[in-house]
Amino acid sequence: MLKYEIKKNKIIVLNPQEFDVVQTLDCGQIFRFQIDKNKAKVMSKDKIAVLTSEADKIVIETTDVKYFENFFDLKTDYEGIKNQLKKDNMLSEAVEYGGGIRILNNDCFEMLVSFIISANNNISRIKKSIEYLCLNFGSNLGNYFAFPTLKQLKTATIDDFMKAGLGYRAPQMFETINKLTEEEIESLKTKSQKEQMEFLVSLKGIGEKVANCVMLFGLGVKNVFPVDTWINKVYNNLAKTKETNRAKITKELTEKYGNLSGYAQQYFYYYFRDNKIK
DNA sequence: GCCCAGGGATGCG
DNA sequence: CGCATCCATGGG
Repeated sequence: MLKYEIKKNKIIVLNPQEFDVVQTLDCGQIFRFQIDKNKAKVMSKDKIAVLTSEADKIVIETTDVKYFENFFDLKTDYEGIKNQLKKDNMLSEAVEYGGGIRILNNDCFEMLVSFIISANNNISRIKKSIEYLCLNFGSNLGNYFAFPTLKQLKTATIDDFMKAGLGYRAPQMFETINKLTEEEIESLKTKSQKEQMEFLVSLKGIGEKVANCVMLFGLGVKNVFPVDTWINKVYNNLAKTKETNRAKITKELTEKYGNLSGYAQQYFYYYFRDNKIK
């Protein structure tokens, strides 16, 4: 369990072996952050935190400590989760490698927009597109720009999304943004997992994988196992198969890992992506 | 110049 | 249903 103190404008994490800032930011679950040596800036919605990693502690400076306490999932016992997952032979090495990852509790709407952009795309391009949207449609908060609200993104045209580099996803984004309401996003949070999935995949640009990412990173649902190209490769590598039906892989892995699926998926993804195993 | 990226929509049988 | 094909764009 993580030990930390909450002060007025900072959180001090006292046993950082359970929390590696670089691993957590660099494992593909968030696109708005900057890392400079041992300092990191992290943006979520209209908020920002500055993290300083030292040998024996991590200092999180922010004006909204409650938001980032939840955002960095500080109350969850990752040691227990990792001990469970290490029992799986295929996962033990990946858990060891990415042992400092924490699954972020990010903003649902930000995740929805971000993961529509992520489809068949690479992370550096995804980051640039999102940055463009923040700069051109988000609020200027002085040192940084907020992620645009739904209302702000409704002012964007298809051509604006093209300029953001969305390519063929631009019309999909336009349609989804202009169909969505604030009420629908808010009510998503209290829906059942099945209802969340049904609603998300009814939107243009969202299929099962993107929906699973929105649920995992934006709705706190851990019983999902997003299958992207890397997970697909890992699966075939370990199972010695050539399966291309991702829905089938998703079902199998979700049933296998149950309520720890989201964690297991992140350890798999981070380990095999970094080690470039085919 | 080529392959690929945290896939989804569409059409065809 | 399952499966194949197409899709903008730039990183590596």
